[in-house]
Amino acid sequence: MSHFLEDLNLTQREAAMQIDGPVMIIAGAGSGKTRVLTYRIAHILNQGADPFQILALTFTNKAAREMKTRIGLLVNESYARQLWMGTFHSVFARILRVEAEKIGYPKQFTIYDTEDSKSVLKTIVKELQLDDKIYKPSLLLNRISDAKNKLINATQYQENPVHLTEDTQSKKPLLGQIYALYEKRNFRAGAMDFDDLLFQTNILLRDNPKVLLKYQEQFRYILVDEYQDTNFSQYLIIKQLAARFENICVVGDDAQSIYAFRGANIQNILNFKSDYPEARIFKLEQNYRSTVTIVESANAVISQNQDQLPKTVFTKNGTGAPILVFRAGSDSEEGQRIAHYIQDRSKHGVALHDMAILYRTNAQSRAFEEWLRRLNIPYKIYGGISFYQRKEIKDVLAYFRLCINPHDDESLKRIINYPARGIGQSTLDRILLTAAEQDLSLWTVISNLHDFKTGISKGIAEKLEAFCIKIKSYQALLQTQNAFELGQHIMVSSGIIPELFADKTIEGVARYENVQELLNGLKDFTEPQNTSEPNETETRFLADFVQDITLLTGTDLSDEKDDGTSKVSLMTIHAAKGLEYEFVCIVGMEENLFPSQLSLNSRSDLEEERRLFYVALTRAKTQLILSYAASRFKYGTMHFSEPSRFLDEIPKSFMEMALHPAQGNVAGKIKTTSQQIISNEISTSAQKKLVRVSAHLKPVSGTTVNLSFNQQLKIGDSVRHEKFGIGTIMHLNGIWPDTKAEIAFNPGGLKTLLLKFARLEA
DNA sequence: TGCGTGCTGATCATG
DNA sequence: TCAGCACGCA
Repeated sequence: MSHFLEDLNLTQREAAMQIDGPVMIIAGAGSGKTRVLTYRIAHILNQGADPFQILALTFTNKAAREMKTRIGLLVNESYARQLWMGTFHSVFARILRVEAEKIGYPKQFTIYDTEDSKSVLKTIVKELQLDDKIYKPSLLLNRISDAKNKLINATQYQENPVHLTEDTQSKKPLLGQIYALYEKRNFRAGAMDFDDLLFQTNILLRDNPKVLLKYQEQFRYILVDEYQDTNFSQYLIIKQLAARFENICVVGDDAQSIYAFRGANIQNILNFKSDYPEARIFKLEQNYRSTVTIVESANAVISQNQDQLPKTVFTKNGTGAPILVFRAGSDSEEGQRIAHYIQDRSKHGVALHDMAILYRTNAQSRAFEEWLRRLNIPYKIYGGISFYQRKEIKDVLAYFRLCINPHDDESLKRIINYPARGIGQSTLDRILLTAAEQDLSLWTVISNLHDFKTGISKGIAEKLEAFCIKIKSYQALLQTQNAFELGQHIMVSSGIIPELFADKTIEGVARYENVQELLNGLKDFTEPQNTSEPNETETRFLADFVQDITLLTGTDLSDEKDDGTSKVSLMTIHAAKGLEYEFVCIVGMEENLFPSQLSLNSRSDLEEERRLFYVALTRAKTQLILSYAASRFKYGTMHFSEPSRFLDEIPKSFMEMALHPAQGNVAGKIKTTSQQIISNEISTSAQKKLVRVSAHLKPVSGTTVNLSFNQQLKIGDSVRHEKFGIGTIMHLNGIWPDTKAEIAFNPGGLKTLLLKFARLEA
């Protein structure tokens, strides 16, 4: 037995040692799942398996990296590096690169990200002259993605009348045709979207028995993490690959299934036993992470769900502190209170990196960012848009991509007139039209322009030719120059770097810096400083750099820039999956936000929200804060909200209502410029004070009884307006006589009125 | 052709 | 609120 297995408890050890035959591990939150997986892999290696015989699929790149590091510590690093470990998308992209030609794709196929995919759809909708208000690219993509994840291709989609009926009901009868065109265009462009990476892997394995056999033989041991989040397409890949040896180990927790919205099928985990009747099942139920308060609260919440595998998560840890519940009047006040609380905890010795703020939607981060910045508390936002999705980065990458795969229409469209070279929309439209008519890529059209009747003038034809020559000159260097040399050459000679350098606005400078950052990344890639593999002297080319860059996500690169200071983490709950913190603030605990309004229609959607809440709760080790706001800005207008139903699902004995903190020095933080403007961000309490103070200081001018009454108004007061009726004052901005009030009238909604003119009565 | 402006409609989570 | 867009002008 491998000596390190002694670190595990009995069930964990059994699960790690059972390396032959199908195994399912149901791992409750905080039960040491990653530990079992890493030890299991290390154990398999110790039993003499080669690392390349092990296929380990994780949900995120980060999880794969962490696991590799930990395995490296248990066995040895070079072994860990040779494992086939990564996300479904990255592992199968790697296999598809090798086998692409067997399914008719070029080896250097492009991976389209969501933005590219939507753009393809947009072009198709425009070509078909359909209304893009009805045929919205994002909806179309969702529908196509659903189909692909169920392995339904465009032909099958069109042949099944059920789809047509559904699409007709949603006023999109042509969806099938659009799907077919989308498939065709992507294929012609030598491009795969995210779902294709799985779909085409299925096709590859289905149609090429020899290839299937090769990988079945190679992957003697298969492990799948987060099995509850796999979709049908992923499920079938695994099933096929595992068919030879059936040494398959899946790990998951049905209670943490939070990706049904994008096709994850919880049935995969529920049906494992019928797929592999001789499967051994292990349940990890002891939670090592959290206090009794947290574990029991989470259990109470999840018990409200009907669909679940029976299990009892327990802990031997102490009771711990009660869950604190914060109520705030507004979203801004919520930010203020949480930020102050974090500041207070930090002063009492809790490290900032041990604290996290979790929210349902990315848009909620703003109030917290503002207040953390105001209190000089360092923070770090995870997720959001990835470095590689920034416009300026995508522009550069489009040049790279086009050189490597000239039929990549999306890249070509991006850069054909960037930097501006006088090739405008009407020219592009002519090219698009010709390409569609002849069923050719844009590149084929513009590089053989004289073969087509496009109606493009001679002058513009010359510009197009110059563009082609430029791209061809880059292509000629793909095999001779290394990634950094060629990348730099392209960035400079294409005119991108000069153009960005010339822009001295704040955003322009940031864009320039980002492109420089990309260049640094290229340099690191070309000359790896990692000396652990000294014999790796192969030249790294641009194609190697570009190939799977699309698969990196927001969190994957941002770690690099970390300066080492302790920071509070801000992220969505989805992004927090798999992480843990001492202190966790779950914010925005309101009806229609969490649970989301869109989840209220069906029980299964609501149950997914509840599982999401379960995930959020179980991130905390010692202390949980839950907060909600009575009102919140949404799309620029104020909305009132009720506390979330989930709050009621936690036993009262575990919760404590936090008192409103002393509000002493808030006013001191207000800017004292000569023209004192009260900004929106200042808490309502501070506003109340200031408005009252200013009302006393300023002499009443142009007095009527009505005006002086208006001067005395404060937030929360109820007033009557002769036209709008009765309303409540929500916000006051500016100093008399320029004070504006936002008043919520019922009915009538929110109005902003200048108080000196508004005829208000008590 | 390229830009500033004002309107509109949207957003739940992600590889 | 904010981004994406259709418009109108130089």
